[in-house]
Amino acid sequence: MLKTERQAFILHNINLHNRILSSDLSCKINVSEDTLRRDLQELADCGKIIKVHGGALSKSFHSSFNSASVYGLQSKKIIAQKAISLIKDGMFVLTTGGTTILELAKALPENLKATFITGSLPVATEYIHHPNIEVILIGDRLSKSSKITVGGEAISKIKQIKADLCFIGTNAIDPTNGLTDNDWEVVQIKKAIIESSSKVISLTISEKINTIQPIKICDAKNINVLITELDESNPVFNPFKKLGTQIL
Amino acid sequence: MLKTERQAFILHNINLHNRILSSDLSCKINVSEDTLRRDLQELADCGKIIKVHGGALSKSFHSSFNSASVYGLQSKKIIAQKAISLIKDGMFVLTTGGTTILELAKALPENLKATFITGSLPVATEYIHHPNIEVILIGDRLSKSSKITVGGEAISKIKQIKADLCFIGTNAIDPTNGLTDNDWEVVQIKKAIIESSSKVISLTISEKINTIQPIKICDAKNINVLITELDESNPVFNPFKKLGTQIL
DNA sequence: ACAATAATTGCAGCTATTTGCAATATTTAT
DNA sequence: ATAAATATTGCAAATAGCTGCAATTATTGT
Repeated sequence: MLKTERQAFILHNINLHNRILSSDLSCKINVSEDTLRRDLQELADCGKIIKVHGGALSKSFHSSFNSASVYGLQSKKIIAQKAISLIKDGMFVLTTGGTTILELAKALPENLKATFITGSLPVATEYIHHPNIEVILIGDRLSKSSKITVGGEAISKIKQIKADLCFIGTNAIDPTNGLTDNDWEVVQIKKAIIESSSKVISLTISEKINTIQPIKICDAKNINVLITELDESNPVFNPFKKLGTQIL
Repeated sequence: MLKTERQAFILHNINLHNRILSSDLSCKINVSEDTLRRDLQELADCGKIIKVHGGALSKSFHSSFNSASVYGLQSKKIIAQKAISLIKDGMFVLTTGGTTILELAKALPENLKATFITGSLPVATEYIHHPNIEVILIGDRLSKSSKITVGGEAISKIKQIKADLCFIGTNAIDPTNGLTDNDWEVVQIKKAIIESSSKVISLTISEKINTIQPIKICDAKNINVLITELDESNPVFNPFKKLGTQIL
């Protein structure tokens, strides 16, 4: 086998499986591991693959994890656009915190006239920049990890509100376990927000679907609309559709 | 599984749920906790995550934003240092908003353990970065111009507090007209803050001394301490000293 | 075609990295 | 204070990578 065709074969294999182990390769092709390592080195020097200890990875693999500062930013922008379609002028909207909600805040159209209520510091900071949006901040103790206000005061204020919509930034969602999270205080706030809203909308990137966290927020059937970056027809949504949740 | 793949998986998981426990990880991937700790350490060394005892946190939640050019920044830093000398461990401190207060927030020493209460979004955002400071956010309608919460709810919450100190970011101060400002709603908040504090400290760059704005907050004699970037012996302070105000 | 040259390949010995384990220290929670 | 959980450190086994060298194979000029 010629050097060039061998390298083409290697490249093909790496792109197919996103990765290769030096040891696996030497089984498939009948050359010494030294040669393979030299091949991988050359391919890496050309920038066609990423060489790592023990094998090599395809370029797409690495770029997908290295890129944005906020994970899944592109997905979150798609989600934000879908969510915006649900907001009408004059509505009262309750929102939690989190990067997905932050993207929603950034994407709000200039001409939208609505009242947004939140306890999230970064999200409120974003709302400020929108000229026609009225912002109500929920006060109480500030949780440093989640950057939202938490505590009894915050919950009692939320319960005084009856909002048209609420957008819940989701940490984990599963058809049988419902919405779950890992911060007790944040869960209390999310529960209050859900109770105070006529319509509950969960925003999440698809990877968080069918994942579970320790603390329960609500059942899946309490979620009126589930928004992800995927198409509505994706089979992953079937269990949710059975529970009456609308998919966007 | 290759080391690189494993680290990508870990990074992915942290970014997905904003945090991870070393013990949880070792269940998901079949390697020893030692290896995982070393992975987390490496990722932390690259600055991709934040390593903490027991696991790691996503970096996206801790990125601080860089401050734009603020007028009179150097003066405000001097003022902040003077103001810090008044804060003792365990104190309850009420603060308004404004760039001077923001500098104070940035300059707070790491080891200070105190409770800060504010309705200012940028200031609260800054407090979040300090590990030992408890932050209470005053909720209500957000004023877009001043970026603080204003309104009856906010005022009634402030009046429930009895703070040891309050720091007032000052817009205009004059011995005969006292503290004055130009935003009616902000004035109401400042009044409430002053009433709820045992000691009133006014922070201002010297340019604002002997200037007047349309709406009155309080008399000069109600100000216990006046802090500027100037030396205490400066003659401009003489009228204030006569009223019993301490100069720093 | 054929010799000279250059490139490729495998091997052996060596070094470097990775990983798990155990002993010890530190941190956290009670 | 004390116990449990988590970190750190040093160490050894296993694996991977590197270097020089010799044998083999391809390429080139005439």
